[in-house]
Amino acid sequence: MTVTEPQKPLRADARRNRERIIEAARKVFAKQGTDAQVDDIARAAGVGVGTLYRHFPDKRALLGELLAAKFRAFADNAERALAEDDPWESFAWLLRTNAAACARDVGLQQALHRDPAAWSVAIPELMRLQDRAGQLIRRGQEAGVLRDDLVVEDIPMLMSGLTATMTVPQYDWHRHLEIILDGLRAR
Amino acid sequence: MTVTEPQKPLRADARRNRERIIEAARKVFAKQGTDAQVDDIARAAGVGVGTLYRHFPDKRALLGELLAAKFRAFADNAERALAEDDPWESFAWLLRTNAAACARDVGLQQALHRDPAAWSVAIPELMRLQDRAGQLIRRGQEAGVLRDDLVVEDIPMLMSGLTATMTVPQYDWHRHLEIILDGLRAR
Amino acid sequence: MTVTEPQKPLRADARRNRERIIEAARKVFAKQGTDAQVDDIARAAGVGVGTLYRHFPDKRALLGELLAAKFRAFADNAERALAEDDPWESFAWLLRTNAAACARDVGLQQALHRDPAAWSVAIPELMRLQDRAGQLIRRGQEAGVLRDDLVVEDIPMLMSGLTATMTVPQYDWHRHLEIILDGLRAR
Amino acid sequence: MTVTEPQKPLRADARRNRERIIEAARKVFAKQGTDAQVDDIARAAGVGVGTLYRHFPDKRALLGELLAAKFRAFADNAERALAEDDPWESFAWLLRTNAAACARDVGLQQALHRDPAAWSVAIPELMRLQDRAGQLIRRGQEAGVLRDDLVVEDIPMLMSGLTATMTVPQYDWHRHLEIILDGLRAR
DNA sequence: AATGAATGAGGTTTCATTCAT
DNA sequence: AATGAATGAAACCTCATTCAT
Repeated sequence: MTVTEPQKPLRADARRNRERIIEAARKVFAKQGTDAQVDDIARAAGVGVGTLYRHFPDKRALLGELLAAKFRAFADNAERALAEDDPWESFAWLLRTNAAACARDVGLQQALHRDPAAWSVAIPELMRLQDRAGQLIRRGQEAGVLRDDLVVEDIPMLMSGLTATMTVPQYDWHRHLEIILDGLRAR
Repeated sequence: MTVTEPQKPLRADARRNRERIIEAARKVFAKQGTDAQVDDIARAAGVGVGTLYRHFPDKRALLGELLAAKFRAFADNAERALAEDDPWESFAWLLRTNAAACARDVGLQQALHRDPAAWSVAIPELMRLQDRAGQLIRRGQEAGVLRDDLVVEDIPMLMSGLTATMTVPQYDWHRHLEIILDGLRAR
Repeated sequence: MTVTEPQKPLRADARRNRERIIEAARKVFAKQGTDAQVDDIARAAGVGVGTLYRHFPDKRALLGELLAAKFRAFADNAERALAEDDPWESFAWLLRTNAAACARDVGLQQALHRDPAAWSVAIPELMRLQDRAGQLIRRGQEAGVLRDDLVVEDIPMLMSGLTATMTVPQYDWHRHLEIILDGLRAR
Repeated sequence: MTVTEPQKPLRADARRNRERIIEAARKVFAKQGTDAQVDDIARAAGVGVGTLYRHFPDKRALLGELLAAKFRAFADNAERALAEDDPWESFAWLLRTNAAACARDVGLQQALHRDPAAWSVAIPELMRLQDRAGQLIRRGQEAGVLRDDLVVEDIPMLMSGLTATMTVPQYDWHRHLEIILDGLRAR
């Protein structure tokens, strides 16, 4: 359970507003980066700013919620990867899939670099992701397809680095990812 | 010669102020990112804001000067690398050296992602860097030590990605770099 | 309906604030001229600067609103004058009445000379005024009480000139106006 | 003797600098109005700001010097008018001539309205002008060509008003002046 | 005497957050 | 619970004036 998760189930309309705000935030942050204005998000969601602030104590918390959702999806993907048999392909699939997800809302990704405090809300999901990724790595290393010195902390770094360049126009980030994957393979 | 390079040699005191402003900007941007305030930089440099604005037409121009200086150094390093004989070691040395330089003022690096317009001032140096790096890559590929599909555009992406994670505490970015280097080696 | 006229009726408190801002602006501009500061106007209105900027996109727009209101009143007066019978008296009454209105907020008048761009908002009202004034002039000429070569463009010039001297202390601008009126009479 | 008039005769080069500054100020104020920057004037004069400030204690003083020069010329014209015989024509000639002079540097004229304090430097010349104009008026009234109630204070007001409209594009201020002259004639 | 670099108060505008309706 | 008007602390930049060279 995250910090912003409400204790009681929300009224139906409140719940719907919450969803609309999150969706609007995703779009607006994706397009304008973290500098996007709260008013713009509220307008995109079709609610007043006051309503937004009723659901999220401040801008950062909203950002945190988005991050949490993202890591939730990443962790889900990692569990799906674990269910696959091929140690290398499952690992590579996870990185490719999560990278593609990042590419869909790059603006959000920038927030990670700018405002590390926003991470805090996403910690539980992040830990689940780390755990599953750790299992994938160990499996790959035991199968001799992943380099021995790879540690789980490397993954978010490599992925952060990758997404950081996704905003650069006319560069195909898939190239970047494949180089990284080659770097991760056992020699 | 870059755009902001002054036509006439500056008076001794003006030249010194200019240096102090640049140095202060480096420090302040490094600590606070691009959002750092002009007033803070001026104070750190021990000059009035007006003096800062006499030397640089606006905030972005100051940022641009810093970038230009950085790329000037990078390009110089690339030329030094070309003077070495070993095709792989010279290439790896360049990446390691420039990465270490980035680590020294990470905040500035963030500016690259945030305000692409600031790049414009650094374009001449950037082109020199690209040219020298291209030569290094070709030499490495002909010697069979660098992967064949590597193109010069990959380098800034990989380096940007690397520096993007340098701000993360308790992570040793050298690990990230070595994985990338392994990914760049010919199989 | 002018450009700055809001589409939806404002909330009661917002409407009142808007009025207070306009009133304060009139006073402050009158006292200090166009150089008056936005902060001062906001303070005089008893609102924060932000509120002022919510109602008017920038300083010039506020000025424009004041001009529009002024010309609206002038045009209204012109219509009242047309409803009178005496060709000369109605004409003279319009000039005297509008001049007296100008005397009440002279500072605003200075703005006309300084920032011609502010006029743009007032154009619709200005056109209405010109039209009615034109009718008055024609009527006066046909009755043989107004000089034949008078054209409608002369009026704003004469009036601008008149108001320009209203700020001079210890000079009674009525003298100036009566000389002008004598100059406009048919010989 | 005016305030800014130097006690000792200046060195030749200093005298020349002073002239160049005044000339440059006239041009720059004429083009940009009173908001013109001191730096611009200094640059136009081909001297440093410091030099400008050596000759004039502040911006207003420079403006004052320009005004004084203008009124000096006006007063000279008034004396020339007194030397003529025709009471009406000499009077009208003075107004037309001074108006034409104003039209040549309208920007300066705006200063009159904006910064009345600048007048102070010009007071001696202004008094001479008033005196000569007063004689012209009396002569005209005795000859029965000027309206009886005209007083000398009316003249600067009418002229100020006239020049205030000279900046309006596409309006021929001669119309304005002729209306005024007709208003001044005895009936 | 001349220069022009330095100064910094002050001006306009933005935007996260609060609060009356 | 929802709205959006109000707030005001900054942020950037300008320019009259001073002062070291």
